Amino acid sequence: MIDLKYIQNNFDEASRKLSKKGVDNSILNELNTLFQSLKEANAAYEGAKAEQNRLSKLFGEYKQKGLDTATLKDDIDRYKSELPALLENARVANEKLENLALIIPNFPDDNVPNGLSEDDNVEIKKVLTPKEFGFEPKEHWDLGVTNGWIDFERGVKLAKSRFSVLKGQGAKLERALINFFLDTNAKAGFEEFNLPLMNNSAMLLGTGQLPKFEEDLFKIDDEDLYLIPTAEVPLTNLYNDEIIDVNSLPILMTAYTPCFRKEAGSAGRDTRGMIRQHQFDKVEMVAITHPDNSDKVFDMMVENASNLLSLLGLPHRLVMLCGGDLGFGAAKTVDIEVWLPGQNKYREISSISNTRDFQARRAKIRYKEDGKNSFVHTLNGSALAVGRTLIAIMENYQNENGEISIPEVLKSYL
RNA sequence: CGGGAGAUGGUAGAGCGGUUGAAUACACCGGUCUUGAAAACCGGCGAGGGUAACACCUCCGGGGGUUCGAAUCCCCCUCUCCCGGCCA
Repeated sequence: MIDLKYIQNNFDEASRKLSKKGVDNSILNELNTLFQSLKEANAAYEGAKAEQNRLSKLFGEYKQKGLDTATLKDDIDRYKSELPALLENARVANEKLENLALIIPNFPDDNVPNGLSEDDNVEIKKVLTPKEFGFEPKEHWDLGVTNGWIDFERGVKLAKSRFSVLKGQGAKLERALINFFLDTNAKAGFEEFNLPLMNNSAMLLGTGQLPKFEEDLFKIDDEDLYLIPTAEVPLTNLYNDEIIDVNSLPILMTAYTPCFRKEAGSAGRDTRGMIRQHQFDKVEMVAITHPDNSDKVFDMMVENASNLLSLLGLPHRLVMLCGGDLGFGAAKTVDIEVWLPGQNKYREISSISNTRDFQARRAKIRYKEDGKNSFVHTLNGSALAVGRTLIAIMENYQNENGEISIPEVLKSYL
């Protein structure tokens, strides 16, 4: 959630920032109006309530002294009769404000490049050079089937389209990658977690998936539970509605979880192969930091994710997302794209974001410093998407005879 | 899924109709003492809104009710713990 007071006092600046994300400033005007009427409605209710409270105390004293309370009671009743309507006004005003405030995206940082789509993203650097194949490199769906690693048809039979089955060496490699990622993240200071794969609506609201993106979540019937779309949700919300001692910051966490997404907005995209599935494995990093420290931690997280690919010998590049391509809660995002020789392009394999205090404000995650409570910064990033890493290994390590070599660092995990 | 108990501040734990946002202990922060630390002693210490700062409003799991007044009484829901059944 964005800071409503900030918008009030810095309207032009706020408007300029949000326009980078394609948000019209009429919505900010509306927000300001709603905020103003909430304040008025609250003042009206609280004033009447204060008077009633005062008279009720007086009533107690009268009774104690044996005084007549008849006229006093008339006064109290008069205030009391006004209260329900005033309270209802305040409630409605608050509800209207909240409904709007919760669907406004985070402010992008000032150094985020302008642009509308991924075409305007800015490459930061390339790491490792794609190797030259002396033959035409195959795509992972061919390699997966010929090597007996992936069974697409039976995945669809078990569930539906966008589900697949890993087997044999493919399944083992998936598991090896998970362990390799978790171990390497631990060395970088991230504590490992094992988490509920279903979270309730309050948590999804905290990290920003709800209320705006409900259509991309799998919901459990008759329960206030959703399958998590990323471990970012449970990891970040571990501290939902908590106040953290400043001395325990930063908190660095990592977890492997399957992730579940309806992919509602991606009809027709990546329908072939294992790039975009309803269920996929991911190892995630989440950091909770002091505001002064989040940029440093962000760089460390990007470095860590990039390092995983380097250790695997996978060529990749770092890309700074432009305003229009930035996610709902992100102030700044660096994507890491891995080279896929079969597709002859770089594809996203990690996305590292600093949400600043956007999620903290929603999830009420604060830290206490010198007796004062303030919002933390929360960051998240994949390290890495496991299935896509497997794809990258298949395509980058394929041999002319169609077999696939194993990266050196993984051999001890198999 | 059946039977019982409970849900209060960072934790433990009082309060059971009025001036109680809440005793007490521990934790925590500041000070005295000390070469330093510990101990001891003194002081502070829930959260959100509101204000220039006060005032003021809200919160004792969530929602509703009774009352001039509710953490305290009544109803519903949720969750936790213990006992039993079922089951990895």
